[in-house]
Amino acid sequence: MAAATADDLVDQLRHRGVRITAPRRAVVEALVEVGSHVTAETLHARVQARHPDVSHSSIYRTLDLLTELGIVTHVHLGHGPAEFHLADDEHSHVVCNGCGAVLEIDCAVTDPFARAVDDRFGFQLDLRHFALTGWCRRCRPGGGSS
Amino acid sequence: MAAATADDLVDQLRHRGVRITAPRRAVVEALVEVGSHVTAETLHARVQARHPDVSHSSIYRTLDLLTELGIVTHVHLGHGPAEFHLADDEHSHVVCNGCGAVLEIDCAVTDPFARAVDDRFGFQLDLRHFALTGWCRRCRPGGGSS
DNA sequence: CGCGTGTTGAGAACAGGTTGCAGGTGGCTA
DNA sequence: TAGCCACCTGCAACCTGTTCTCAACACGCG
Repeated sequence: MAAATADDLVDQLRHRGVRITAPRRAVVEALVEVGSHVTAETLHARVQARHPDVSHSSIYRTLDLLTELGIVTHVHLGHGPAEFHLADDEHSHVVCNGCGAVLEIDCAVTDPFARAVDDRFGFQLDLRHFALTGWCRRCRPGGGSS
Repeated sequence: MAAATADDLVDQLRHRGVRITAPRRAVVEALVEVGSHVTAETLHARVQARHPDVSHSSIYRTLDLLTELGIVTHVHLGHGPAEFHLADDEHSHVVCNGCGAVLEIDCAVTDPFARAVDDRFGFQLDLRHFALTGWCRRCRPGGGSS
């Protein structure tokens, strides 16, 4: 687990030939601060709190850049907007259709399934990019029967 | 496998107290015709081929109604728009991030995984509403290593 | 410090989807 | 068969999330 600081990441960017600008630094800092997934909008708000001039297109462009470099990934949690997070955190997400609760599940749980699909269909699942959906204990219909 | 005809479905609607109108009938007919999943836009095009006056809001409203009645469900295949299909066809979808190919996989394959998640987290997965994504044999990166 | 190129901000464009409204129509009733 | 009214429709405006355009700006090499 890397748990890189914002400075580490900015250094890494610089060494890879990426020009360091205020918006980019701000986005990286905000991502490190939140630690888990955020929407572009939330990230924008956080960045603007300190850098009011940063536009939302810069947020998207920077996230795009960081994604290309493998530093950031995004996940789609159900119907809402995409959520971005640092790429050093490898797990799948499960979202409750009822209350919206998000459960993070480890690859250990999903791996056997992914392997089964690979064996049977030659298809390599990526269960991290799209959340799985369903019903949590409290919201599930019926309560277990049905 | 029901394989209901459009007339069957329209009758079913009428008996459930739903007013039968030209747009509604047209949507049901188009859904039965295509047999598999379609986007709202494609459905709109098909319906308009015979009923040029039907607006896209009627398509969405009718799909919404049919969804509420359990006759139609929709599935999100990756980043694109939602795809609708008759609800009598219960399987999960797997979409290739590379070529967009869609694989339909049977519940038999997904059930053990769903059960594992339920046992461990008390979370009842619904793997039919959102497609799983990944890489098909041809598009997978590397080819099996990595 | 000066310059060139990559980056930025502002806002418009875009895509998918939803909603409000005024007028039209299905199907019950007589 | 005609009349009525609640429900349904078409239209167009709206909304959200994301991408694009373009002139102005600023990073960082020399």
